Amino acid sequence: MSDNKNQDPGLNDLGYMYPLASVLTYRLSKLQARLNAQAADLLRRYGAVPLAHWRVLMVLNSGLATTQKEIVEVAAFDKGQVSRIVDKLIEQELLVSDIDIGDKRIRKLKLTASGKLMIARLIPLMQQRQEHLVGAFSEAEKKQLFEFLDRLDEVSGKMSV
Amino acid sequence: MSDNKNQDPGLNDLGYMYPLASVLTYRLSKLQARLNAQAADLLRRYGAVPLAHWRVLMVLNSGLATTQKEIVEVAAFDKGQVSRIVDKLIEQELLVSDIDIGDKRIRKLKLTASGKLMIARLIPLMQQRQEHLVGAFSEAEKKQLFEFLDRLDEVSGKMSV
DNA sequence: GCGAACAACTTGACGTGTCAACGAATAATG
DNA sequence: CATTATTCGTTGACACGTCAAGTTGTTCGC
Repeated sequence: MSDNKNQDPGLNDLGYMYPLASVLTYRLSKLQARLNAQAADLLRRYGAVPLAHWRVLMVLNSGLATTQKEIVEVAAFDKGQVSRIVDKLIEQELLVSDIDIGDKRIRKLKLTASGKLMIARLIPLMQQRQEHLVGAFSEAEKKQLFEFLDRLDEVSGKMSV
Repeated sequence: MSDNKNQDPGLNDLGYMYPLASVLTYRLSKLQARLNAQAADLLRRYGAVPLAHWRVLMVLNSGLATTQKEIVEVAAFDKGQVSRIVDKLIEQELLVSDIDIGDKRIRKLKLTASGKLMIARLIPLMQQRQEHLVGAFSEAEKKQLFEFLDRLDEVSGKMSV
């Protein structure tokens, strides 16, 4: 690689452009990948579960959900994925399920003692990580960042095209 | 360990918290999912290729890469994934490859006429989309947003934990 | 009741992404 | 040169994510 004639426009998701890195969707995609890898790495090194499994456990541990439907609603996960993840968590005995008394379609989910233990061990680490991440921002900047994300959420819906 | 000290704050990737939506990694994850879905939808509706395939085509079309190695470097994709995607693009005749004269390990990649045509048809749409996305921000805000992303990139590396 | 509509969950198919082991070819070293 | 190290690419294995069709159970209207 010789030189840079910076006349060489990069391309992106949407047309001609300058450096690939300046395209928003590309940037977000890479950032996301790095953040997931960081979290997954932490979970792996401490002998825990895959990231998606961890997320399901967190939602259950929060008390915001006790059924698959609620997990899907609260966390906006795919119901198929949740179904499969719950199965595996039950196999690993991190979770138990009972058929609901009033409605036999519903599985009431509960963390087992060993599930709670594993979570308790990992939470401090994950907390540290979150602080590490948002530590790069002042309160005002954090507010601004989340406001930007809100705005992107709005324009990330269906396009009229 | 049975008793949970806190009643029921939400939880996240890293500890106790309020609404799930306030956790940065969670927010980014959802946003990313929506943006990918939006792009994939656009590509699907206009009869084109899966998103990851499109990204590879864009890199080739940009002239920033003519081999798999270069695609991997320029776009930070996984080389295994690139290998498989290139195979499929060749099957669909959007791409052709020749073994390099000086180095028989290298496949020189080139868009076919129909590959170029497909790209030409879609680029205006994708451009429109990018404008739709960044249109939500003023120049100053855009700058600020990208600066925030840079900062997150920095803290998304290995943690000392 | 009974049948149609609906709801909770399951399953299959496919695409995306990462990691590690591998083969073939080339480059570097003694 | 011949051995060793590296590099480009392939492949297998697995996790993640989405979509749609299918099962079983519940509810609603008649």
